[in-house]
Amino acid sequence: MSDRSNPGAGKDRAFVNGLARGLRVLASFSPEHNRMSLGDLAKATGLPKSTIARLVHTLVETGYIYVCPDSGRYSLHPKVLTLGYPVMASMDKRLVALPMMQELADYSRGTVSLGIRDGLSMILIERSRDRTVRALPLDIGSRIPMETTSMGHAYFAAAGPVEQDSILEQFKTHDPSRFKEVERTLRGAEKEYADKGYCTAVGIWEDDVNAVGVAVTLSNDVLAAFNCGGPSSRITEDSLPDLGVRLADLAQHFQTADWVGQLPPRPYRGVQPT
Amino acid sequence: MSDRSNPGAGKDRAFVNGLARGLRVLASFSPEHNRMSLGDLAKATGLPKSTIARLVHTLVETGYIYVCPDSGRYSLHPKVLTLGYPVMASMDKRLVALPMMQELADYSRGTVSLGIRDGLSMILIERSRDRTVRALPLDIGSRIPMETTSMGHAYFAAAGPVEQDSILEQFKTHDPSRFKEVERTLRGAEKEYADKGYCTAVGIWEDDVNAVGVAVTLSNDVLAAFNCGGPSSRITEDSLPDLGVRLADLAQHFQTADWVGQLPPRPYRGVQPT
DNA sequence: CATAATCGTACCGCATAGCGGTATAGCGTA
DNA sequence: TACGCTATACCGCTATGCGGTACGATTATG
Repeated sequence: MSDRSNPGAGKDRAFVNGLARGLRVLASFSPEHNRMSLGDLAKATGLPKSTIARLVHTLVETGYIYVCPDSGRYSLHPKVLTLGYPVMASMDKRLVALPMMQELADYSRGTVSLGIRDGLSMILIERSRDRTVRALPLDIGSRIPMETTSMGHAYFAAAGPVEQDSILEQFKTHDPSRFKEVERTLRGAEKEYADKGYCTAVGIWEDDVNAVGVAVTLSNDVLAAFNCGGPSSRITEDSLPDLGVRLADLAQHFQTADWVGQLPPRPYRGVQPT
Repeated sequence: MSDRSNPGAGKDRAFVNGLARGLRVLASFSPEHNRMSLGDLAKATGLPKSTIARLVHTLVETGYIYVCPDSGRYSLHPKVLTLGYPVMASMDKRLVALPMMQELADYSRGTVSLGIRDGLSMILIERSRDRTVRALPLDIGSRIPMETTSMGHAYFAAAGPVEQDSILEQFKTHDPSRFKEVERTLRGAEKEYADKGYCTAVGIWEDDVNAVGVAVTLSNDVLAAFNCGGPSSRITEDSLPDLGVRLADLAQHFQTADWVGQLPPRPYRGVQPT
């Protein structure tokens, strides 16, 4: 039968099914399902139980999954974090933005984040939160939708026409029913960005959340976007213009910051897995 | 032949070679080798070129690797960050430590980090740096050795006897020649920790780096350790006792901080990969 | 300008590695 | 006791991943 259980073509001689499926197992963990049994994983991935058993066995052997001592269930091992490390390091310029982000977070009493695009969503790669608030910011690695967030809007607005077209194309194929509305929204965001230099999002992602967004370019020519926002009780709609220009300011300072663009003198003293 | 090219047994019916090899490809990227050709990857992993081509093809299809538009080489896609997100989220209590970490980083004019163990090294899961310094802290997901860092020492000291034995056992099999020395070092660290409540490391990891370390327990009964350190020009040896007690204080405050232990009211609004 | 060393892609026969059905054994619960 | 849930074991089949080797296109080297 050779179903790759993947959207797309049928048979691809060069497609290693076991690898793709194993990655699907890893990706099927989520914050609310971080401890799963083989059955859970089978359900989550749609793969037969025996296949799951084999894949999980392999992932345990390689150390990316471990068995919880108490519950006996399977969980992601922190080792998976090391896979992402080179990505973080390749975008190390974002670290020079951290102090500025923290400053703005304190000033606005909200959260300031930085994210890049993956598909139709934004992935957070850095965040600072106000010191007084107890609420947790979305963590590094989490996804937020592009079409309903100020960060996503700013990103889209700053993207080149070819990327914009590609994004819209993806939206069209992904959710045709909402496409018209999404396109209108994003084009509107583009205009707003051109006019004011930032995008605002008032309760469109979640009812009581207001935010502004501004795009920047990371060192290696990757486009990214900041946002600054929080619950409407702290980030009022009236304050958005002020925060918008401040965030745009931050972005420009970050953009023009002199940056050697290389790792610190101390080289990466990486250690072998074990 | 069926060599898994992995340490360990020969044939394991339930071991999916393709998956393990694909993960090895992902893991072979590093900060200084973040753009690799098929040949580079073949060299790095020791796998034949055609095998690499297949694995990379699969990883590109699944979106974990992309081809750099300019160089045409392969690079990790930020999407790999999302694999680690559930891990971060499961240790969300560390976020309440962030303000305290920042405060101590500012006070000490150094860097404060939090890490957990993987094998014989520590993986950083959070860091704060002093706002004035230009040097970059080690980033989230990076590894530092256990036997030569204050963080590792504190972790070892706070680990239970069974875990300690397991660690030492691993050291013995991994590098027998250094085992005696390492054991002595770690046992000494244990004693120091019992005496003072923190571990110090004066230029043992790198010549001009001083640091102190203290262990804590994260929400889900995972052991972790803070460190606070920096170049000797900023973190003098004389200041270590002061920083040690302050870090121990931080750890205790963090430890006893009331923590609902649940995600914020806003649930994880995860988005599908595409 | 030619040589050499890459690069990535393609082909292809082979054997086996991975597949997925089903069956079993161990817990804890209803 | 019977059930639901674990994970594990077994096993025949063939599709599947394997790794040679070869090719055309680039880029670097002499």
